[in-house]
Amino acid sequence: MLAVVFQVGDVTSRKPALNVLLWQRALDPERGKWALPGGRLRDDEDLTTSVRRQLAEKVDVREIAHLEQLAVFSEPGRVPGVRTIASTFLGLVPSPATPELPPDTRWHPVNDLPPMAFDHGPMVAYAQARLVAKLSYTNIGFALAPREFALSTLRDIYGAALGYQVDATNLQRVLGRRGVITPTGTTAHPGRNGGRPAALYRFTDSQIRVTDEFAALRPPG
Amino acid sequence: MLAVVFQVGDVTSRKPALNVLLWQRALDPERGKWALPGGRLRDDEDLTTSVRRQLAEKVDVREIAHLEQLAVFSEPGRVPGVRTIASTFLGLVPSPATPELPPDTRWHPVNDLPPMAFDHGPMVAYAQARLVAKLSYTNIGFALAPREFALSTLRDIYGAALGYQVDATNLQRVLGRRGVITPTGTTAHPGRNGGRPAALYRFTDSQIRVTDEFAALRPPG
DNA sequence: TCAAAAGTGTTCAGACTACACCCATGA
DNA sequence: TCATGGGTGTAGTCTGAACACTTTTGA
Repeated sequence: MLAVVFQVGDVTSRKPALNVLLWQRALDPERGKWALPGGRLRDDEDLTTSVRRQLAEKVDVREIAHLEQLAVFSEPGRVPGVRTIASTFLGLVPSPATPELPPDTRWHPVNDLPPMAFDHGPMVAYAQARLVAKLSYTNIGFALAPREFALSTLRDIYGAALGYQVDATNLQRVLGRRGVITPTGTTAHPGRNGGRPAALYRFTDSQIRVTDEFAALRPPG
Repeated sequence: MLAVVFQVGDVTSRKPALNVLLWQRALDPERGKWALPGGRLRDDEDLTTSVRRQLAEKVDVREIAHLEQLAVFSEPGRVPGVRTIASTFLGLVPSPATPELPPDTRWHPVNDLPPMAFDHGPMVAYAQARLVAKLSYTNIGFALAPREFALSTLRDIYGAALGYQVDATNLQRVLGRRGVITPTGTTAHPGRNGGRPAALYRFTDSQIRVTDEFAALRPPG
């Protein structure tokens, strides 16, 4: 099992980035290269339990707001030595939680990845593609955002995860209409430059939910 | 590995049904119940190759127009005896190809499944949900339809796979606008009841392709 | 009073559904 | 010429992108 764990970093600054959790290999093969966290499955646990257990060594498990299966990588020669099959997972950690990391482990921006071990590079790319797609038709943003947030913050989070800037106006309307976000009624304090105080929102659910199931060919009625 | 292989049966009649390929277990455990085709992975093949090899015993491999990974089922107690992990696949066979089947193997309508072995029932349900979703945002219909077809036939195929009737008019326009289907220029002969001859179409590609990537939050421009 | 940030209003285009209407064929 | 099945026209709704404009704050 291998997990691609994402978090949006630097939410308060103006240039947030989508980061992925990697650890640096101390031993051959691929010494010095960066790898996804993971490990072997035990006989008494299922895959999801196993991934959560493996990640507990890297990040606080309670901070993983969403975890789902991605693809299985099974090419016979994908790693040297005994034949190994990798079942990959997508994990999401909300901002701004910054759990303590072991010394060999770091967050890396997905737009500037270090040399990656084995076939872990394509796995990160696959995971991001899946995240991008799900941002547009599910409420999966709940797993990246703080509990309460201003719309401009959410705009930056979506922008980092999608890889392009989105309009806060339309984000509010799309997510509002679908019932994905709810206003809390409270407002944030403006920064030192002034500006109108921002209304705060939260995600309505903290479980993934498909909000826009059919692009076309939806059932009649 | 286990494969959920679908085909739409009775395309020429007026009530086509979505069928799944099952074989009946002759031995305990679960003797007499119906199971998905599959088998064990060899050390020198990847999962896709393995699934194709396993299915060759059941259906002609050339008839599998599409094959993709689904989920991994890994609960420790999902089958009795030694712990087994099932990686499931979705396979699609075009109509009206009707390959010869071994005596223990049959097509069963998904709406009227026999008693299923182990956890294979939920696997079929999961596969159909994925198929339904992909019909609306990809060109995956190519793997269920004949090479050339009238729109009313395609309407029945989509209806069987989706579980509800669709409008042939709008199907034509949606798939036409997206470039999924192309008119061949030829027409079919009317049946004995008369009626205007139907124009024939074919799918433009025979490889899966996402046609409607973003439900919302698409990139600017 | 001005700049900055947030929020609202408005317009526009595209996609999809539903349904009425027209066309071509066999008996 | 009529029943049958196929195809086209069209209206109407909904969604979302873009962008101008207004509101609320700190300095």
